[in-house]
Amino acid sequence: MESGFFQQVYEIVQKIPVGCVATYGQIARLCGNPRASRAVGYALHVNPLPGKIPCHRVVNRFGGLAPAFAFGGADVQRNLLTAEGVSFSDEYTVALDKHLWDPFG
DNA sequence: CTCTTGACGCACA
DNA sequence: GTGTGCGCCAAGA
Repeated sequence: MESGFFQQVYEIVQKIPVGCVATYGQIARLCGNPRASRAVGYALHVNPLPGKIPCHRVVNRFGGLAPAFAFGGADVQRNLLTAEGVSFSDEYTVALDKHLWDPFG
């Protein structure tokens, strides 16, 4: 564990199960900094491990996809989530009510 | 070295 | 109910 805030974010994001999505605030909270949602977004922005960090499962508190998805674009992100069985409330808004990740189990 | 920005979220006026 | 600012962490100019 590299005792780094970013590293914490990466590990948590990797724990998001398939067919589920998590919000930046949720991850920031799990990291120990409920207000570090910005840092969470930046951590995924740099996305050093696109093969291990499913950034496409991370959305803002509204469920809206990121405007600058690291893998390719919000359009790709929406495609990946749909392929995993995730439903969308809008063109670029995930149905959090149905797929919001539950860190408590 | 210092200031600002950046895939966000919430509190306060 | 709406509008604005602040807080967190890190990197870029």
